[in-house]
Amino acid sequence: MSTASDTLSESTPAPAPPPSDLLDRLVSLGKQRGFFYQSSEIYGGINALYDYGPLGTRVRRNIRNRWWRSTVELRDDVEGIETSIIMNPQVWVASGHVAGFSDPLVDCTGSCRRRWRADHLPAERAARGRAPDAPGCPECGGDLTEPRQFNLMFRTFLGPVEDTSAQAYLRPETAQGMFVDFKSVLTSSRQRVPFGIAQNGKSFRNEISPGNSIFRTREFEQMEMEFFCEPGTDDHWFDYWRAERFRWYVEELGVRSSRLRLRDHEPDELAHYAKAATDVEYLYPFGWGELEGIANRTDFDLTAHQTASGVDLTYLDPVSGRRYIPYVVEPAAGVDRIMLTVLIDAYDEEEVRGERRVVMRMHPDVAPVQVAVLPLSKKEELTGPARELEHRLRPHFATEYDETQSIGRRYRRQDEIGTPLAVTFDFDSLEDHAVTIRERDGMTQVRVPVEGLEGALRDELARFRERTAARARGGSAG
RNA sequence: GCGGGAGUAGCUCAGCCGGUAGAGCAUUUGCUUCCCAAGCAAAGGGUCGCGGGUUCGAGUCCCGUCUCCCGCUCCA
Repeated sequence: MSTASDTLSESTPAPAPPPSDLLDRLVSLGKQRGFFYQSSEIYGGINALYDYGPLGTRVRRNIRNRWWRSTVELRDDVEGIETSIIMNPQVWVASGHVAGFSDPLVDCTGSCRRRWRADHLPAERAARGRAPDAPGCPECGGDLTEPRQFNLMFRTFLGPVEDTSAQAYLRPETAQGMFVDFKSVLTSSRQRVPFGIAQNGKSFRNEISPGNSIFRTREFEQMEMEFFCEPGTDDHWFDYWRAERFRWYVEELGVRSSRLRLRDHEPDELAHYAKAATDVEYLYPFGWGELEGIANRTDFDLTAHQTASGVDLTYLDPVSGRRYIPYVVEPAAGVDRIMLTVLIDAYDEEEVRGERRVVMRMHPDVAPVQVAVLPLSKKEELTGPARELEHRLRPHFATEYDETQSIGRRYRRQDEIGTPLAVTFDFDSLEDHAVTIRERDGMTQVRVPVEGLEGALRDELARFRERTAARARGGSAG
């Protein structure tokens, strides 16, 4: 087994969670600055669905890009694909979602008003429903409603005619696309087991109780990878991905390790398809929550699809000549949750000269803006060259130009959205052709010639990256 | 779905026993050779979540509804 969580839980005291009102502050900030807001707000909003604003969209793209880069582009053993959101409904029959992705629920109409899963109640209680002499609710003895099906898959219809033969589903996970396309990818990519197939995209679940802002929504975005390997090597790959995925959050997103843990599932909480599972969890203001699940799905899915479709999904190893259905190790992460985590983990407040400074200590590659270009004054002699400078940097960095209000205010505004570097063009710049680079965390400044600015910014960002990862490793950021 | 709390300016909130809507911050404009939320002056911004009712009059009282937060329940 990997050591990340074991080491942590043994050698460090219980980590301090973020302050409990942080989520509220982030929701305000998110709306004010354009990270995320409730969907369809002018119509009164809609439950558990969110839109991402200009800054939030940048952060999400950065998260996706970093995942794609490390999971697909930098590896020669993982292929990326994109499959359709609506698939042949038989996919969801074979995968077990049609039968198993729903719960029959009954409500107590007596004094306790609790809700129960009908299939968890003793048979005679549920069966008698509302009968007056039935034992009813296990808690208070009150009457129970008839069981109602809560199917967690969104249903829709393919084509304009809404009859049951046209019924289809919005995918509740992207994973099935990788299983169903396993054979096509195998033959078109010249990959050999062990190898992985990855994709990122939207999934939909009719959650019974969504909540905690963007943590649990009904439409969400997944980043999933199915790693196919020979049976018998699956434990090894499970441990490998378990450690690799933990590392990714710390090293590449800068999430402090002291608020991360790997939690292995107990045998009785394992999904029916899994032999082993571990959650990467983060300590949110509302408690530990799952960021990513790593599961050993065995050969469950490929076997199920082979049986249901009648298509041979076995793999013939060209070296050993062995034929088998590969086992699958799956790391499955949620983009929305990662963004929430990044924001929560980076959020910091400090006192500077008696004033409160809000600063997002984000990893420079995740931050929505990397370099802000600011003329010291709004005088045209400065704004002209500063604008020009910003346009020159724009192809190389995520830049933003801001000339409104005082320079101090603009620094603070950039701090609040996590911009690591600000370039300030002042009156001296007109003479000495040099500008100031101001850095977010310590508010220190260096003067550099405009000529070498691009390289200087690159160097600064590299140092930033190292600092962020070191801080995340050490635990106590801020 | 149940219980509790809450919806008033972009954000945070005040608004008493019903009398015609306010603060701080933010935003915009002007002036200031201006490096850490600086100063001065001015401006814009609200059908008080939505619908109905009571009343001479409703942000305020009543009913309905939608949304958010917390808890329960649930979570492939």
